[in-house]
Order: sequence, then C-alpha cells, then structure tokens
Amino acid sequence: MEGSIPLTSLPGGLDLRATLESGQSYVWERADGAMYTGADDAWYHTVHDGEVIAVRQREDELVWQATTDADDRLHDRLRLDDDLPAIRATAPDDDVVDTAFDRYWGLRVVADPFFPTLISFICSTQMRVERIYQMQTALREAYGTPIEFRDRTHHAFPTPAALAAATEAELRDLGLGYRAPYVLETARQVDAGTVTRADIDGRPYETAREALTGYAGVGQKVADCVLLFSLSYLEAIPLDTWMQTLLADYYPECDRETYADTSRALRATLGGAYAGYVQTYLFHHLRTR
DNA sequence: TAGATACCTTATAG
DNA sequence: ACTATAAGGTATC
Repeated sequence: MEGSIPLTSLPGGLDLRATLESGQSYVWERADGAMYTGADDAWYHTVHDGEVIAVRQREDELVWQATTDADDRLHDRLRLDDDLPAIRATAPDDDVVDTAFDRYWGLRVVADPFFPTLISFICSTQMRVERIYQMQTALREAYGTPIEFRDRTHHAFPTPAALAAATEAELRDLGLGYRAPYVLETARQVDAGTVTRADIDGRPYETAREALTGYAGVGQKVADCVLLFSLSYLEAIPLDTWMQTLLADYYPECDRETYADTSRALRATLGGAYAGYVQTYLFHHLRTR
C-alpha cells in the first residue's frame, strides 16, 4: 500500500530529517545511507510489528509505502499530533533555545517501540551517534527476521528471545564491546519478564525512571532516553555530556550534587512538562553546530 | 552515600 | 605512523 499525509495542517509542520537524524531514534534506516550528507528528501524505512514502512518528506506531504496501512502508525510513531507551537511556548525564551527551535523547527520527539529503544540506548554509552546506528544495524542483520519489500530485504529488530539466545562473544564480534553482556542480560530480563512494562508504564516519572534502572546496563541517563523516546514521558531530560555542557554554559544555576536534583532543576528551567522536547532540540543543535 | 576507576571499540586530533 | 583522548555512562568497589 501507499499513501500520503498532508503536513500543512499540522501545528508546526514536520522536519522528518531532523526528527530521524537527531540521535533520538535508531530504528529508522536511511535508504541511501547518506546520513548527514545527503538530500533532505531521502526515504527512511523501518519494520514495525512485522510490517515494513518507508517514508519520505516531499514539501508539504509525508509520502509512505508499506506492507500495511501506515497512516495511523506514522501519526503515533512520529507524534504528528503534537502541537509544536504550544510546546515551544512552554520553553524559556532565551538565545540558545530560540536558535535550536528556529534551526530545526518541525522536529518531533519520536515514540519508538520499547525493546529496540531500550537496547539501542544501552548500546549508546560512551559512543558516538553514528556508531550507535551501526550497532543497531548489525543487531538487526544478525538476529532480526528478514522481510522482502519492493526488491529489498529489510530486517525487523530482534525479539527479546532472539537476542537472549545470542552469546556474549557473538555480540562482541558485532562491535558492542563491554555493552555485550548488558544487552544479553537485558534481553533475558525482558524475555523472562523479570522487569516488565507494567512496572514502568503509567507510573510517575521518577518512579518509572527508577524501575527502568532494573535492567542491566541501564542507569538514570539511559532510563531517561527510554522514557522520552519510547514511553512518551515528555518531561524526561537525559543528562548526557551535551546537557552538562549546556548546563555549564547557559544554566549554571541548575547544577546540583546528584543526577536527580540537577534533573529537577533543569526540568523546571526548561518548562516542565515538555522539557524533554526542548532537550531534544537543544541536543541536536549543540551537537551539529 | 560519595568518589574513583575499569570497561570495549572506534574515530579523530596532535 | 603512532599515541592520547573522547565518544549521548554504568557497575562496582
């Protein structure tokens, strides 16, 4: 099937490229492989619940081709119903925030599937964005179910059971390094139901963050990434090295002794309920300037 | 509880 | 060519 979604009526429109190449999502693959260097209207594809979805932005429409009707899925996954002007209105009106929003206006926080997001951010520690993509691609090709679509083989992200059946040596061979045992253990925890979505979803933000740290290789920062980019906790602000730089340069008064306290202070400064949205714009802006 | 350190691997700077 | 350093941190002591 194929179709298109008009973007003119969306509050704030869409910048698909900024959305998918800002280091928040590792489940979409750019078809031409030209991340950061190619054109703005590339095709991106993913496998979602066994269905292949390909999307491309053409001026004021989002064009898609898929093995199923992808309209609703794209609205959900790309948060097309978020009111960007309303979200921006909650952010501080200062130079760095204004510049970030102006530069990538139309960037939307994604709502990626849980397990791939969990694994990709366990892999993200001490790693550059470009290499995180490589690791996820390697995992998909090694353990994911292949699906043919339009003369191309796509790979679903591995199921928890499939990853749990891997060996640490295999994962190290894919370049995961010290993350290999974390990925393996977390896959086993998910597969066995040791920590479940019920322990996380719907809980208050900081409770959910604490629950996520029950997975191997998941500390507070990675937990915040999963909450923000998969579980729609839009107030979550992953405090990484870029946010530490931001803190020092622009909001030194928010610096505290612990992660939790700094998080609360910066969250308040960035506007509260949508602080994670603001963080995503800031992260992409800081990392690409 | 706070602080220090090891950890895989790769790319980049010097 | 080589070495040091850093990359969206976490676990452990």
